[in-house]
This record gives sequence, C-alpha cells and structure tokens, in this order.
Amino acid sequence: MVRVVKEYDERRTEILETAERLFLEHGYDETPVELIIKEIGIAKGTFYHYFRSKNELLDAIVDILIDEVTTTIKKLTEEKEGDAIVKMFRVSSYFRTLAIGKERLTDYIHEERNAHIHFKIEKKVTPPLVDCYIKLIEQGIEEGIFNVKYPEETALALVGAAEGLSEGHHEHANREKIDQRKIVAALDIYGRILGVREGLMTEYMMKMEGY
Amino acid sequence: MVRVVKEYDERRTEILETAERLFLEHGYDETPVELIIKEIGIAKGTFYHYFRSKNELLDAIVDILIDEVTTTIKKLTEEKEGDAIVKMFRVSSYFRTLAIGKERLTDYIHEERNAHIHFKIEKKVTPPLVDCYIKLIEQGIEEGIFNVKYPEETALALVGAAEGLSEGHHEHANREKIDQRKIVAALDIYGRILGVREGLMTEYMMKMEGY
Amino acid sequence: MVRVVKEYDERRTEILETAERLFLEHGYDETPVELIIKEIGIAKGTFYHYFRSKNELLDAIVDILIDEVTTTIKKLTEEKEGDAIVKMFRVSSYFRTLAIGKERLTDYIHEERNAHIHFKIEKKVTPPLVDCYIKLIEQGIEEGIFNVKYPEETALALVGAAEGLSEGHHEHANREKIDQRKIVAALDIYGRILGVREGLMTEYMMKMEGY
Amino acid sequence: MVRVVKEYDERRTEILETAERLFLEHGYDETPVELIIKEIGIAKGTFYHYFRSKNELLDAIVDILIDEVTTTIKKLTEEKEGDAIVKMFRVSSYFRTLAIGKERLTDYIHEERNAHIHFKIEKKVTPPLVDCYIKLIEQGIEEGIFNVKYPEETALALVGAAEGLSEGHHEHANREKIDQRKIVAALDIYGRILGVREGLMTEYMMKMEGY
DNA sequence: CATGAATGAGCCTTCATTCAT
DNA sequence: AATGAATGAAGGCTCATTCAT
Repeated sequence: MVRVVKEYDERRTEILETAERLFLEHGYDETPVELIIKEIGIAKGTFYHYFRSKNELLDAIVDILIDEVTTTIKKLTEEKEGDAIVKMFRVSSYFRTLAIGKERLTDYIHEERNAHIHFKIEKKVTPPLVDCYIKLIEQGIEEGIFNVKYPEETALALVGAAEGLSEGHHEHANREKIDQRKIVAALDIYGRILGVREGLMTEYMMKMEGY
Repeated sequence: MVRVVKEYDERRTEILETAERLFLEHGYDETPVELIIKEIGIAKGTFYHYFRSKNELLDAIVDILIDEVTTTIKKLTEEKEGDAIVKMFRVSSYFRTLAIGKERLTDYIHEERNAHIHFKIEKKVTPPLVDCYIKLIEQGIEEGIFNVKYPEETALALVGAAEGLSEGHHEHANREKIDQRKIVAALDIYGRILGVREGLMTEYMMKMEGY
Repeated sequence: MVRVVKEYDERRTEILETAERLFLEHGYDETPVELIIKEIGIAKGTFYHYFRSKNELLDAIVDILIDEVTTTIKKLTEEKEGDAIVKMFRVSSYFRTLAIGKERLTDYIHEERNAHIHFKIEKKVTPPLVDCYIKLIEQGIEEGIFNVKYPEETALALVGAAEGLSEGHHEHANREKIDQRKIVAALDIYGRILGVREGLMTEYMMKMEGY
Repeated sequence: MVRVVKEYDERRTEILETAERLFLEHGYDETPVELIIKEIGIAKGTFYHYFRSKNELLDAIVDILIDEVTTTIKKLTEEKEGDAIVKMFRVSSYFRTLAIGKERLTDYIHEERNAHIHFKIEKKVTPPLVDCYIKLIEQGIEEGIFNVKYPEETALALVGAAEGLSEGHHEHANREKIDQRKIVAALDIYGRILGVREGLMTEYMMKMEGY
C-alpha cells in the first residue's frame, strides 16, 4: 500500500469536504465510514485519527457551515452602507448564492434522507438569522421605510414566510417560468409584513443587480 | 408463550399505536422492531404479518395522521357557516387541539431524533393545508374582508409565517406570560399578509370562544 | 444456507459448551465470537439471540460451573454418613475428579491467558468452599478427632495450603513418581493444621478407595 | 509540538513508572499505548523506540518488581543475625511494607481486570519465595525450634496458607478490629505447620517491633 | 393468526504497530 | 532521540427480515 502523508489540517479538510459531499449525496446514515475513506484513499484508522466518531464528523461539518453563514449575515447586517431593504436583499441574495455554491444544497437538504442534517442546520441557523432581521427591521423603522409594531415576531414571521415560499418552489417542475411571478408575489408579501409602501420592494428589486 | 388471538384490525391498530408512541419517544431509527413487539407482547413473525417492513409501518402511521388532519381541515374549510377569518381561526384552533391531544406531539416532533417523522408529516400536511388556505383566501376576497393579490403565494407565506412564529415559541422558557402578546402580534402580522383592516383580526379573536 | 432449527435450551447449551471449550483452549480474549459460531455452524445473530454480549456468555459459563461445584461440596459436607476426615477426603477427591472431567481444566486454568476465568472462578468458589471446611472442622472438633482453636482461619489456611501444594505440582515434570511422596507430605501438613493425631490422616488414606 | 529530549534511562524509567501506574489503575488490556504516551507527553514513535511492544513493556515492569522482591527476600533470608522465626517475621513484614509502598498494590491486584498482572507476578514470585522458606525451615530445624518432616511441601503450604488467610481479609469490612484476632490465629496456624512449641510464635510477635 | 429461532450483511470502533520526516 | 500521520486487521454488536413450525 502506498502511504501518502499529508499535513494535519490538509487531511482533516479533505475528510470534511469529502464527507460533506457524500452525506448530502446519500444521506448521513447511508454513508458508511468505509465509503468516505475509500473515496479519499486512506485507512480506517486514519479516519479515526482525525475524528473520534462519525457523529463528531457530522457535527464538525455542520458547525463549519453554521459559522460561515452566521458570520456572513452578521457582516451584511452591520455594514454601514445601504438601507434596511437593500441589506435584506443582500442577505437573501447570499442564501441563494450559498445554495448554488453548495451544489444544490437546498435540493439535497429537502430530501427525506437528509432530514437529520436539515434539522441540525435549521435549528442553529434560525436564531442568528432572526437576530439579523430584528436589527434590520429596527433600522428600517428608524429610516422611516418600515412600519412594524412587533419587530421580533415580524422577524420570525418573515423568516418563516420566506421558507414557506421557497419550499413551495420545490414542488413545481418548470421553475424557470414561474420564478418571475413568484418573486414579485414574494416581494409583495414581504412588503406587507414590513409595512412598506406598496410597490417599493419591487422598485428596489429593479434597481439592484444580481438579484 | 401464551398465544393471544385478536382480530386483524384490533391487532393492527395496537401495533400502529404502540409504534407511534415509541417512535416519538425514542425516534424512528432508535426504535428496533424488537422493542415494539416486546411492548405489545407479540412475536416477530406476527409483526411482519401485519406490515411488510418497518418503514411501511411508519408510512402507515404518518398516513393515518395525515388523513385525519386533511379530512378535518377540508371539512372546516368547506363548512357553510362562517366567514374566511372565522374559518381560519377554526383551522388554527384545530391544530392546537391536535398538538395537545397527541401528548405534546409538537414538543417531541421538534427533537432532533424525530427529524425523520417531522419531515414526512410536514411534507404531506403542507400541500392540503395550503390548498385550504387558498380557498379561504378566495372566500375572504369575495367577502371583501381580504385584500390579496397572489392567493397561492399568500397561502404559502401564511403557513410559513405561522410555523415560524410557533417555532419561536419553543425557545422561550416562560411561555405563559408571553403568549398573550405573541397572539396579538401574530394576528397583526396575519392581518397584514391578508390585507385585512387593521385591528379586525383582534376583534374576531375577542368574539370567539376557546381561542 | 441450511437453516437448522433447535429448541431454545438445546441451542443455548450448545453455545455454552462450545464456548467453554474454546475459552479454555485459546483464552477468552483470544476467542472471537466468530470462532464460536463457526464451530457450531450458526450465524452471528443467532449468538446474540441467546447472549446479549460475549461477556455475559462468560458469566453464564462461570456461574454454571460455580453452581455445580457449590452444590456438590455442600451435599458432601452435609451427608450423614462419615466423619470429618472422610468427608474432607471426599471433597478433595471431588475436586480432582472435576479437574479430570473438565479435560484438564486445572492445567488450562493455570495458563496466563486464562487468568481472567481463573480469577472469576476462584473468587466465587473460595467462599462456599471455606464455609464447608468450617463446618467440617466443627464436626471434627465435636467428634474429638480435630484440635482446632480458630475454625474460620484454619479453614482459610487449609484451602490456601491445598492450593499452594497443588500449584507446586504444576511445576514438576515427572509428576507420577513424586505424587506418592507429595500426598503423604500434604496429609502430614493438613493433619498438623487440624491438630490431628500424627499418622491418622495417612491411616484414613490407606482405608479409602479411589483416593 | 515541543520536543523534549531526555537521557535514555530517564525516559525509559518514565515510561515504566507511568505504565505501571496506569496498568494497575485500568488494567493492562484497558490501557492503550495512546494513554501512556499522552500521560507522559511523548509521541507514538518514541514509545516504540524504547519498547518493541506493549507486552514487552509489561514484562519489563513485572521483571523489575520481581527482581526487587527476590533480591530483598534473599537478603533477609541469608542475613547472619536472627533465628528462623525472626527472619520469617521480617520477610512477612517486608511484603506488607511493599503492599503499602505500591499504593495499595494488593488491593488493585485483587481486582479482576488485573488478573493478568497478578498472575504473572505470582507465578514468578512464588518459586523464589518458596526457596527462601525452605532455607528458613532448614535453619529452624537446625536451631531446634522447628519440627518439620517435609521442608519443601511445608514451604509451599506455608505460602499458600498465608495467601489464603490474607485473601480472607479482603472480604471483611471492618478490618481494624478483627486484625488482632486474625494475627494471633494466623500465628497459631503457622506454628502448627512448622511444628513449633505452642505459644512460641506469639511470644516472638510480642518481642518484635513494627509487626 | 401466531410463534420465535435463525439469518447475515453491515456498521462503528479500537489499537498495536510502522515509517516517512 | 523524537515526531505523529498512517495503517489495517480484527472485533463486538445491531437489526430488519425470513421461515420452519
């Protein structure tokens, strides 16, 4: 057997990335450690040299993702430039980018076999996300573009509504065509929740690039 | 080694109910068939006499629950008496009753180990629920109490927002006190999404019993 | 694969006996469950159908042996016929029979790799054995053939001395020749410990058959 | 990743002492090499630089202990001053000191998980111990204080009896109170085995310090 | 309708040891 | 003399499912 020696961090990252991919492909329970090590070309013992258990590996993967997401949305929220709506667009845009970057993470995540991971992520991502929205809502109120009575609940509802709307997407086959209409509808609803002047959300959308 | 003979349906129901309880208690994967049969006091073979596989059993459990829910909310939606808001209150009320009846089903369901079941139920309950909401929204529009542009998306957003708000509940410790405020806030937000005259939702709430 | 069905007790005994043999041959740690099941011709699952773990199997084996031994020596002690010395000879004789019957159990047991089992057995056999000796010593005192001040300690010392003497045996190569001398010496020593008239033990030995 | 360089013997001793402690604490099989090196703060390779295998390490530990014991009891036996009984007391006293010095070695050693070590030590310590006793018995015969027919067997029995009596100790809870009686009883029995005038052993005990 | 012994693939994990650096 | 990444055989155990009775 050829013995390939790598530095600790490099190998660790290799395992993390390979496992993330395989977990998303086949699901956590359906991915034996055996498969992970064969894919990389290392021995069983090597795997356990880096992670005490398969579950600890999952936790590490999830934690990395959570950290990444939390850090980014916090940064986007606390940026100086941009009003509340612009920032919301940016946060929302980031999530879409993430979904694409993670090779259709969202698609995979919505499969039953990944319920485990889905759950773990959602549970940890939602709180910081709600925090960001609360801050953005408060900013929007100060700026006079939002009219909200209950910031916290509004944030919760907003996140929930967004999820509900995106889940709806997953059902339809010909997404392309519908998308345009969906987006306009979604913006209308977000606008209502935030007490924004009618049509304002759409105007922002038109102005913004990459949305 | 006592051989207890029961009628087909009785035994089947016994298995279904025992399994539902155990799945919720320990999670699906962590509940061996062994445990189910010991709890009931039947043999392995008997189990497989009624269900081809453990997974089919889960499907059966979920389907029963789904059927129950779907039928009820359809009935509540299609009832002659009551305007759109009243019916929405009824549907929402039904879900709360359900949660209590299933012995804090929702609490259990929000534990990580039940992600599997949670997922299956949510995936199947959401579409009919959205359908009901679409119909109620259309009714409300006709009645002139709702002002909604995109009924389908609004329904999706409404269901999502409701879930988001109720999930938020699960975090807080002293639920009792907060509840009142939460409800008022939620109604405010639902009212916005549905384009209802401000304060109208709260007025309905005051009039209705058991809400 | 041919599926051979046996009754619970029969199969259980089969596993117990096979495992006992293999444990003594190769040692507990060096006997994989795999080997046991291959020897019998059953599947892994079958093994775990009868014993929750490999260790539980060992406990069962040891317990059976202990029970057998304890019951027998109690019976020999409480028999009506025979004075204290005769009974001691019988007990001692039983142990020798046992050793032979168990296919040189004692030899195996004195190998390092069986330290585990040896320990477990010794720890459990000694107390009832000491109890028996205490009773026999008291009987002998009543019969006026023993002269003992401290029955309990004498019992402990007797068991220890016997073990010490028999351990000594295991060192020597040409056992046959030495045996006669060893026995006479041992009897002399036992006689001293028990405060028996000099030569009396040897007289008993001559009279007894099969010793 | 600090590289601490030590002299060969110092490091070797460090490993030996750490391993001895860990083996007694957790048992040989339950102490991975990993634990030993982490405790010391060295790398895997370093360990194998000093010992070819884990088992060789155990042998080294046991050998050191054996050597120490063997040398000491030989010295005590061959000393000019003191008659046979006095010397026996000294040997016995040394064993007790040893037990205390090794931080309740005997307690640990009587736990099942240490059967392995117990066995190895006993097997190697007994022969030289018996040799010493043989010599002491011969000395006692010459001095006219012992009356023994079979020196070798008597030695074996004596060692066995001593062990039997001390094992008995391990059972009782309130050792303190019983000890005095136990010692007197033990001396009575040793006296019988050695053919010593009644009461002589106790007289020696009274005269000796620290016993 | 019921029993429960039997199956066996497959899983996670451990750990003594090797070897390139 | 020291490091620590890499090895891989081996082991105990789980559990959904089958099938003879």
